Amino acid sequence: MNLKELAAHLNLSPTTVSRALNGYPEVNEETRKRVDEEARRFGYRPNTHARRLATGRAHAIGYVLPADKSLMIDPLFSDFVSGATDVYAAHGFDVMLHAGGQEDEISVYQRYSQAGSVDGVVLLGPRLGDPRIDVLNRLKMPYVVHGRLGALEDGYAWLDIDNYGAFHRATKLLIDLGHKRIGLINGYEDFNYANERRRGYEMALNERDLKIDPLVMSSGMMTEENGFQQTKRILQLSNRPTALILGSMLLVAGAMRAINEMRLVIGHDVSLIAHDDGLAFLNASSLVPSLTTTSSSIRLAGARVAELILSIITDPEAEQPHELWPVDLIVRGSTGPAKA
Amino acid sequence: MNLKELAAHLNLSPTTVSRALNGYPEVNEETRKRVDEEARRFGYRPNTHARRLATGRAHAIGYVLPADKSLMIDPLFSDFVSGATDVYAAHGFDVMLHAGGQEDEISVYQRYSQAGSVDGVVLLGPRLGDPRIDVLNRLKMPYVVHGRLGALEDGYAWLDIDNYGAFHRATKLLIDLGHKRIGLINGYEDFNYANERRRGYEMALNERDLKIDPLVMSSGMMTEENGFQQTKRILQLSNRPTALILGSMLLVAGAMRAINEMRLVIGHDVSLIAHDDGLAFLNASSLVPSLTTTSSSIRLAGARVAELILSIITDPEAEQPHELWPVDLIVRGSTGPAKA
DNA sequence: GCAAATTTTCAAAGCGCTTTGACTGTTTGG
DNA sequence: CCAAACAGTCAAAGCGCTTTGAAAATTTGC
Repeated sequence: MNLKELAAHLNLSPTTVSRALNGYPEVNEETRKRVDEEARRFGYRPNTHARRLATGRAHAIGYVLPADKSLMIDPLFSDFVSGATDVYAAHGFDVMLHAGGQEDEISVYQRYSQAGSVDGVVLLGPRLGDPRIDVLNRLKMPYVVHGRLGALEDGYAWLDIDNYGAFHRATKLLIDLGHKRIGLINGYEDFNYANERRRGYEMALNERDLKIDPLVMSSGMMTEENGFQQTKRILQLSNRPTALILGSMLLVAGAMRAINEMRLVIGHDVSLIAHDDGLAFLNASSLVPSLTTTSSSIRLAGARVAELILSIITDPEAEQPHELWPVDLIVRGSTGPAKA
Repeated sequence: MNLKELAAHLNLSPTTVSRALNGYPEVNEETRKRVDEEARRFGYRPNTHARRLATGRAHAIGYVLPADKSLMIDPLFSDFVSGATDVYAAHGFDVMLHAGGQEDEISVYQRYSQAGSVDGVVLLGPRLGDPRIDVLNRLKMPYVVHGRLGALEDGYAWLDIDNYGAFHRATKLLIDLGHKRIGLINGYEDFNYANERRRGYEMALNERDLKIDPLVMSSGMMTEENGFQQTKRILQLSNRPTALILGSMLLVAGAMRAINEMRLVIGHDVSLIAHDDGLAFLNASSLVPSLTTTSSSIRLAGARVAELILSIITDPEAEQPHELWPVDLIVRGSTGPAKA
């Protein structure tokens, strides 16, 4: 059933029916009620493409699947976007998903723009000096960045968590517990979030006159395997750290395996703090000992980013939103005083 | 730039330009070349919505994010769909993503259908007697199921891996190694794949006259925590199994933690086999000992399912594809002879 | 009671593309 | 050499909706 048929059935013109359905004021309240009712009865839905063609709005937001160099999909992605889908659904928006291999991502945006297939995009995993920004600006494509572009905070809309502050606090907590040598197992540091985390960690060390030692630091993939390898490497150093800070729960899984294998005791021989994005399949509080974490829900972030991009599209003149979310430091059982 | 402008610039009619671009035969080869060239030069892209309205084809496939009862997103989803996006991109198709909480999923399909926003859907995580099938049939919406609906194999298109055979072989391998008491830590068994796996496991036990003991079996969430809990529970039984079969790598992560905590040795005190979907962040071969697995790439499955749904849409009269993929059993270090 | 203002409805144009059917010019076959 | 076939191009209609500008119906004000 289409608009014309519905209109014919109601003995009204398509114009009136369209207006009634879309809530325009210039239609009799009684007529509107009649239209609404019959539309519901027939299960009428306006054809998406016709509406999009007529209005020029795509009612869709584009996402590009973030894959790193090795084509590993970011395991956070599905949670991030799942938070968003409800928001979009409530506003009648669709989510369009595309493959991206960085370079490629740029051409996706160009296609989006020329074909008018989306009203805006969400940019994930920004790097230092990310080239995608220029492209989006040039195309005048509305976007929201999840994260930030290095020190740059103006000129674009973003939502980020306070990665710097989180790792700064985590490091200070460990120092306060008497740890003098603290390892860092980080994500790829050309990702801005990982870079921020390292800076927070280094700043805390600096503030307490502890030296920064590249030997106890690493920057790499967020996999169980890498967590295992790096933990093992760092804990086998002659002058080994008494605490470790890790960038994700997956790294923790590997780290715990390494620590068990070395017959060390978490919270005693080695303290552990990790960042927890709130993924359901790997729960920090149920570990033994339970894990001290810097926590922030990736899902909530996804939902909020969705709201932001919608607001930008609705009102392009409004000020660009910048949201920096504080990160909770949740102290649990994996952190203890440094052994003498 | 739109078609009319491009046509004007070329001194041709929109008709001819459209035909040239879409590869219709009734256009002079020289003209076509000229059109192609100028189109490229101007970066012309046909407006998606106009094309969709004119052709009646959405050029999009719908996916609904699979969330289980507890709203946990299936961690396999992003890999599954990432395999597909390249296939779609190559055919000019888009992926539309929607939120689903089972019940809700049905109304998503109805909206898809009435609004014509997709040409087909991929149905994930089918359960025994899944109600979504009836809905899709009624709506005459083309679809491919990833998995199967219980014993039902006809009347719909599907691609599945041989879950039954995989766990049957895995169990037999363990039995051949002398294990007489083998535990099973499975996913939710109202998911068909988990149900099949249990059947394969039970059949192997039956064939060798070993008894099936519900005490050493479990059906639940595929989380690290649940893997830990169930492993601990099962290995603490007075008559404890000497081997464990697990439904996913995440369960393995928890299982290894439990086994370490109990100071047992994998491959010696307890043998382990798990199903590995090929997720990059949790690698079976790099574990210590390396893990014996039933392996099948979720990513390849995603890509193939994409090809199937496209073929169905292109030729609805063709026979419904049914593909049952064999599963590799890769013997590594986590399986050893049963202790006497 | 009638002109003016207001409310409600409608016809028609347009969004940018595809596709049908017709038209022109060129080959082909007997 | 002319009718028939073919190749190449185009004008116009149509996809299903929104929106503009105008018309019809109703209400208001004096």
